[in-house]
Amino acid sequence: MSKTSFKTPQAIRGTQDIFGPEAEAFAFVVETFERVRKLYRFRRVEMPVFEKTEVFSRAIGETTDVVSKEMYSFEDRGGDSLTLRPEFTAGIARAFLTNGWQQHAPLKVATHGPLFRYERPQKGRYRQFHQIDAEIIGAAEPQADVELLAMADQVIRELGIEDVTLHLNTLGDGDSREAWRAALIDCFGAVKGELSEDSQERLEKNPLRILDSKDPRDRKFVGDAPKIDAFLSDDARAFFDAVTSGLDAAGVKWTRAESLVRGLDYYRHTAFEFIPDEGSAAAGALGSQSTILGGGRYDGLMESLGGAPTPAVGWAAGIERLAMLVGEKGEPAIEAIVLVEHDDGLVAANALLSELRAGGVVADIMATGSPKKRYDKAVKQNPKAILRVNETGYYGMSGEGENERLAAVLANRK
RNA sequence: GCGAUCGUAGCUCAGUUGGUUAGAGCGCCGGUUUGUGGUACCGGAGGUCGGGGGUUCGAGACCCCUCGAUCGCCCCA
Repeated sequence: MSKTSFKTPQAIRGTQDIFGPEAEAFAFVVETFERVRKLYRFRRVEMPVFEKTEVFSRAIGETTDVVSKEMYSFEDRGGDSLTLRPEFTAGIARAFLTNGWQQHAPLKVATHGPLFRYERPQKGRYRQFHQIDAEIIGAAEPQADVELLAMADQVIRELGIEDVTLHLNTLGDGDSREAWRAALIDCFGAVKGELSEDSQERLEKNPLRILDSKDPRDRKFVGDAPKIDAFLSDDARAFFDAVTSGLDAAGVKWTRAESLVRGLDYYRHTAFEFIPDEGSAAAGALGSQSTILGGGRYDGLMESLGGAPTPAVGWAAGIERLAMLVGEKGEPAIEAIVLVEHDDGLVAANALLSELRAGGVVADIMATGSPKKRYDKAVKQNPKAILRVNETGYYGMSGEGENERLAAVLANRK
């Protein structure tokens, strides 16, 4: 490789090149999700990575941070404003409306892939990040919430992640939520001067957010703030009760989190996050980006996209964050290495290698470098068997790793 | 967008209050030894010390800017 006069371009900030054990952990998360979603009969969908900007600005809300300062938006060559998806839900809702997926309602769908948000990267937070996502669209019953949460719980358990708890709250229906919001503005507005600067701003933009502020100046008022329960309509309360009793019946452990709210405008009723328990290994591994799965009911979303009122619930989970918690996932063990001890045996070695792989044996070949050191290099990969090939062809095996597939291939050699 | 820490070989890191040709381990390549074997030893390649300015007789070390990483805030998965 000769030196060139220009510098190699760097990767984009906040993107990752995932390799080795981390890539295996990532794949493990996706594979587990795929397996579980089939058990629950969620159908696979593939969505575009970009949409018209208004899909997100209308669905998520113009005033949210996601829309106002975190989207990757650009004008395409035709002059349309497009945006790299910052989340899945808005695009899936758009697809539901534009493809006539109403005919499939209630529709259970699942997907996964990259999302983009212009944020400051830190632990568990990237500009291109990846989520697994599940949605139930066109189902108004609390049973849908229960099923969705049971699936989330099973995904996390099958990933082997422990000490994570479902934090559950209700935001009530539209009227409940508005009344609560007004009461919170009254409550916090009275002590505005004593709140943190951030919360003084939140008071106007998103007063619910003050409830989960970490600032001690805010925390002392949060305990006495009005609770959503006081504003719930009878229907909303009955809905939440049905969700919680359904979770109990499904064996999903949960805890009530009265100050849990959602940042995006479209949420109603059920809101939830799976969060590592304080002091647990998982909490330590994640740092401050502690939510590993979050979601809720978004009955108002379809209307914001110009569709008929359509109830829906969904969640998404960050694959990177989950992958940090699943532990080391080694790459698959190598079963056989074909060791070419003499270069004249290369053809025979390649024939053997093909037969091994066709026979389902995880195999590789060692044929380069100093002939005397090939064996050392092969041994370092810790294969179960080393198949020795010299100029006369295959002549013997070292190691104890013979298994049925390997034996069958050797027995059937041409 | 705000704050803090950091940026030396492919990787993990040394580098003393600024002072001759910038080092180690691992990895890589080659050799000797061994010879059904992950041994030991020897040698080699590989760095304009993230980039750009500045201070100085002299900067990897000090100052400024910039890019990036990490950890918080914010936000969120």
